[in-house]
Amino acid sequence: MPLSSSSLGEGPLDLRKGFSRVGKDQVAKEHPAQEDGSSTLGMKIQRKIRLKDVAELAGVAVNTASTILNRRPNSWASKETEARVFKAANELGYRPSKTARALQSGRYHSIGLLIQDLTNPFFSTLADELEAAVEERGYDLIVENCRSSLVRERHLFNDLTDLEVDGMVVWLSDNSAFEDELASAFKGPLPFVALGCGSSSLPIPVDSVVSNFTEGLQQAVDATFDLGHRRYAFLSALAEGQADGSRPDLLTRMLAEKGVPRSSIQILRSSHSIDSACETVTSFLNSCGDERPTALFAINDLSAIGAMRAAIECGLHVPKDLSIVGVDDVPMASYLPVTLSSIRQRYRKITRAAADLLIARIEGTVEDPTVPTQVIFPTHFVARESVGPAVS
Amino acid sequence: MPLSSSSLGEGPLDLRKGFSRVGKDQVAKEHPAQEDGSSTLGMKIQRKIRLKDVAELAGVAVNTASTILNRRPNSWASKETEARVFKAANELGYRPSKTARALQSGRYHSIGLLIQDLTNPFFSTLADELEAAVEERGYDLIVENCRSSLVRERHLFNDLTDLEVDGMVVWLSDNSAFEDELASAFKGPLPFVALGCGSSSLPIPVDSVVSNFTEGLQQAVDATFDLGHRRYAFLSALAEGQADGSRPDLLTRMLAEKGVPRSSIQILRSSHSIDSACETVTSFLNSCGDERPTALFAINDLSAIGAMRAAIECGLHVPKDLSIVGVDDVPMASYLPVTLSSIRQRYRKITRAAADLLIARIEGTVEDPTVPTQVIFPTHFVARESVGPAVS
DNA sequence: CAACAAATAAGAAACGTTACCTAACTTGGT
DNA sequence: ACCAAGTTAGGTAACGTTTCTTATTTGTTG
Repeated sequence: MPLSSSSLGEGPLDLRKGFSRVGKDQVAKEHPAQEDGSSTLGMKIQRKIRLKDVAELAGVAVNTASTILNRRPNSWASKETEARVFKAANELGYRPSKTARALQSGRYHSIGLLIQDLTNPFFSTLADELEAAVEERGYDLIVENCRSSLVRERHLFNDLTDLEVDGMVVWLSDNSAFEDELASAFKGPLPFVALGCGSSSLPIPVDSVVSNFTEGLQQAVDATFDLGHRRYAFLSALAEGQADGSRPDLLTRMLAEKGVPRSSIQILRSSHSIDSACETVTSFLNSCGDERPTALFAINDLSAIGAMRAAIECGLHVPKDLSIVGVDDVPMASYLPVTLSSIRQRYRKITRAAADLLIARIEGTVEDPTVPTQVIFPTHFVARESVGPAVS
Repeated sequence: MPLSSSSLGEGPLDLRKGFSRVGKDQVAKEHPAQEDGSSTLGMKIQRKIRLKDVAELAGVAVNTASTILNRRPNSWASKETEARVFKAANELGYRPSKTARALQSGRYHSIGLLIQDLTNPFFSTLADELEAAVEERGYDLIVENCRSSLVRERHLFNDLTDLEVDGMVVWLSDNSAFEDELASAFKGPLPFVALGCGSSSLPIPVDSVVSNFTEGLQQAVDATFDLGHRRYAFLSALAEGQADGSRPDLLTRMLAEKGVPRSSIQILRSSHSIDSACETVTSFLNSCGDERPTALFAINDLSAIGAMRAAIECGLHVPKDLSIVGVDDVPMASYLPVTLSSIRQRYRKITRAAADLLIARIEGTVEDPTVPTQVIFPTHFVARESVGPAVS
C-alpha cells in the first residue's frame, strides 16, 4: 500500500505523470526527446524519463544528478548545478524507478504484513493502522493475505524472503506450529516482528509485540461471574493451539478459582470466520438442553458476532438468555445493534510498537541485535450490551 | 499481497529460504560458495543466490540457466542440461529476484487496487476477492489504501505510474471529480479499470465495471412503500456527487413516481464511516420531532450500521420505529443482531470481470484497444430484519 | 609562485535478470 | 566428404539506478 514517498525531497516536482513502457519497439536509442510521438492508435506513448535524460538536459553526469536529487549528505554540488538539475527534473516530470533503485541499493522502502484474513475487521484495522505507522517513517506497507488458508500461510511465511521488503510484521495463526521457522527466521537477514498471539507461548527468541490477555480475560471472568454466570461456553479455534488470546485452559483455570467446575465449561471449536462460528454455536445450542451455558466467550469479535446471531436464531435473547464476550474490540463492536462486550487489544499501540521495533532493526539502530525485544501490552474488558445478569 | 508465483514452473524446488543482503561488506566477489560463514554475532549470513551461481554449479552459462528455468518456448535445451540446471537450482535454493526481473522485462506480475478505506468491510472484501481473482491468473495484488483521505486519493491516483504494477483497478470516491484524469489516464500506457461507482456517471471512455443500482434501489423502494412507508431519509455522502449507488435524486425520482413528495424526503450527509453516520443520524433524529421518517436508506452498509446504532441510542426500535436499508450487502450484514436489509452488489462477479478486463488489456488480447469496455452488473434488494412495516 | 586542500564533477562498475545475436556442435542427404 | 539444416549453448548488451573511485577546477597559503 505504498504512498509513493518520493525521495526527491521538497522539490515541488509537479505531480504530472511520467509514463513508462515504450513497447517492444523502441525508436531512437539515444534521443529521449522525440517529444511524445503518437502511436498508430492515437494513444500517446511516451518513453520513461530516466535519470540520464534529466542529466543530459541539465548538462551534468547521471551520478551528479542522482546525488543532487537524492540530497546525499557528503557530495556538495554547487547551488547553481543543483538548481539546473531540479529544473530539468521538474520539466521532464522525472520519477525515479523504484525497481532500479531497489536492485542497486538492496533497500525496498517497504514492509510486509502477514495476516490470516483481510476480511476480518481485526486484521483490516491492524493493516490500516500499521500502514499509517510505517508510512510516517517512510515505508510502504505490503499486505500478505493468507485468506484463512493454513497452507497459504505456511507457504507465505516460508517464502518471506521472496517478498523483497526490508522487514516483515507477521501474525501467525499458531506460533507453536512455526516455532522452528520463527526462531531460524529471526537469525536470518530479514528483520521481522512477530505479532499478537500467545501471552505465554513465546519463549522463542524473536522480536515480538503481544497482548497479554490474562488481565482482560480475568476482568471478563470477574464481571460475568459477579453477574451470576455459572455455566460457560468457550468458542475456540478449530485446532488446538491456534491463535487464541483467551485459551481454553486459561479460562478454565480462572473459573476453577471461582469454584466453577470444568464440567460447567463447554469448549466449542470453529474456524475464525463469522459463518463457521454461527454454525457451530447454532448446532451446539440446539443440542444442549437444560444445561445451556449462560455466558459465551468467543475467540474473537467476528466469532462473537456469529455466535450472537446463532443465539438469536435459536430464539434466545442476548444478553438475557446468553451473554457474549468477544476478543479484539474491533471498531464495529460498539456500533452493533446489540453492542458487543469485548476484550480490547490496543491496535494503535501494537502497530506503533511493531513499526518502531522493526524499523530499528532495519536501520540498525538497535543496541544488541542478538537479543530479541518483547513488548507486551495489557488488555482490558469492555462491558457492553451483550453481557448482562445471568437468568439461569 | 503477492503469493509468490514462482516462475520456476513445476520444478519442486524445496521451499527453503534463499536469504538476501550481505551487508555492506561483501567478501569474495566471485566465490558465492563460502558455505554460509557465521558472522561475529552468530547470525548466519548467506549471500543471495544468483542465477549466476546456479549456472556455475550446473556448468552452463547464465542465459542458458535463465532460459531453462523460465521454460521459454523456443530455446531447446537438452534434457540433460535441463536436469542439471534444475538440480543446481534446487540445491542452492535459488529464488529469482523479482526486482531484477522487473527492471529488465518491464513486467511486474502485479496489479494495484486503489480503494478508499481498507477498514470498510466492503473494500476489504473487494480486495480479498480481487486478490483471489488476479492470483488465479498469475498476478499479485498491491492494495493502495487512501484511508478515507481525499488528498491521498488524488495523490495516489495521480501517481499511479509510480506504482510499478502492470495495471490498476481503481475505485474512485467520485468519478466526476476525476473525469479528466480518468480519461487521460486511460489513454496512458498503464492499463486500468474503473470500478463501481455511478450507474450513469460514466460517459467517460474508460474500461469499467459498475453495478447498476437502479434495479436494487427500485426494489427497495417498492418493498418499503408496500410496507407503508411514506416518510424517508437518505443518508448520503458528505460531498455532492461522491460515490453513492443510490443517489439522492434517483431515490427522489422513484419515490415521486409513487406520490411521495420531495418534502417527505430528508437528505442527510455524512462521511462513509460508521461513526460519522451514527453521529449525523443521532443529531438528526433528536431534532426532527413528529415528522420523523419511518425508513432510512444509507449510502452503504457501514453507514447503515451506524444509523441503526443511532436509532437504538435514540430509543427507537429497528425496524418497528425505523426501517433501515444499506448498500453493498457486506458479508456481515446477514449476521448482525438485527440483520441488515441491503442492496446487494455482486462482489465476486465484479472482481472477476475487472480482473478479466484488466488482464486482457495487459496481455494485449483485446480486439480493439481504443474502445473501452463497460461491464454492468445488476443489483438487487435483499430484505432482512432491519426492514418492517411502517408504524406511523 | 609553487603547492596543497578543498570543492566540484565525471567515469565506471556494480545490482540480478532477460533479450538478441552469434558460434559451435550434430545430423543426414547428396 | 561436404554443406544445409537443425540443435544446443555462450557472449554481450541492455534495464535505471547508486556507489566507489578518479579527475578536474578553484581558492588559500607559505
